[in-house]
Amino acid sequence: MTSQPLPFDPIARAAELWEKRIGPSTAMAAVTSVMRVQQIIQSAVDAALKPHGLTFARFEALVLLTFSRAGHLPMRVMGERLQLHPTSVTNIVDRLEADGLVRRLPHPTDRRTTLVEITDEGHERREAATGSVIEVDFGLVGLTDRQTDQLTELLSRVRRTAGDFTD
Amino acid sequence: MTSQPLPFDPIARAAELWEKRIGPSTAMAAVTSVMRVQQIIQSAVDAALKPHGLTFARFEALVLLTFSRAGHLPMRVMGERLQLHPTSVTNIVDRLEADGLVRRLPHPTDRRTTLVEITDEGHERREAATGSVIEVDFGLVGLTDRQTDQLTELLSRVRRTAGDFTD
DNA sequence: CCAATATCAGAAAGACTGAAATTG
DNA sequence: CCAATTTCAGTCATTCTGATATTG
Repeated sequence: MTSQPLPFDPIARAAELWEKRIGPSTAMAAVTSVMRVQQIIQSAVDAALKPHGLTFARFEALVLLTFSRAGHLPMRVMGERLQLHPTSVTNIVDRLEADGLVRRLPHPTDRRTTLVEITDEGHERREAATGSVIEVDFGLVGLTDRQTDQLTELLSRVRRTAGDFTD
Repeated sequence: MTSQPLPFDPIARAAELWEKRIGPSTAMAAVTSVMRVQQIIQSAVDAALKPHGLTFARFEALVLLTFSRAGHLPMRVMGERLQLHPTSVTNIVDRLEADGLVRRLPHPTDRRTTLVEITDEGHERREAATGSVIEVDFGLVGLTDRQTDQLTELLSRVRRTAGDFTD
């Protein structure tokens, strides 16, 4: 990554040129901004999680399991909630299991499904990792709490319209 | 990707649980939302660009070259503007060049640097592809123009604070 | 016999590291 | 001699497709 700050906002400049040469730039500017902020967040969070041996995806999986009442969830449900491909779930659970942070359990009644349970070590790791990402504000800097909520609200409209949920 | 809509907003639910069990959920909810919307946009745009043989990254490179006054830019500058690793620039330009959409030119005075110029075919492809992404609103659905501008504005604060630019 | 669940093998695109070649 | 620019080789993590095994 080339990481010198530019003396101008590259997205604002691109939007001006887009407007002049192509057409309305509203959507283009927002989309480019989302892509860039995702990069910023991803690298900040990954850096914060690295000492804990976690990626964001694995951290999210641990958090999800922490939140489940019984402490375990079927793989399929994990994929549903985290919006992951079945093979990605397998991959993530493989790595977490190799690290001793989760374990696979047979489902008591449906033998097709595999339950994933967070271990004690998984709980400890999740808690320590949580502290680290909170410390860097999840990489989301420069916004007040109110602005952060506004951001979440706007993005939830997109997610709803895109069909993530009905509500 | 598991693509059945959930009967509830998974991020809102996770935020409630986070609030109860861990602490303030403001940043966490916004960050998760950004990550998810980035996925939505990426797959919508990639689908729109696929018939044109482009990925989002290659499309962005073509747009950048379209906007440059002289019609060409040094590789290094492309990486700077698109926030790409030098080797990624090489990779992207390789593929665009193999498709005949750009060509490499020697820099007239600094023989270390390579200029990348968009070809006529590159212009045509860029224009056709632009139509396709505009048609799907860049995957950014469910927002009014005003809300879209708000989104851009909020994200620009994050980008500025993270050091993308000074302005 | 069909649907659902999880896994596996392989391909693809991307990002990174480290090293090299060329030039300023 | 050092810095800047680009490329190359190799690796790695992720994601998808297609196929398979098992079970409901």
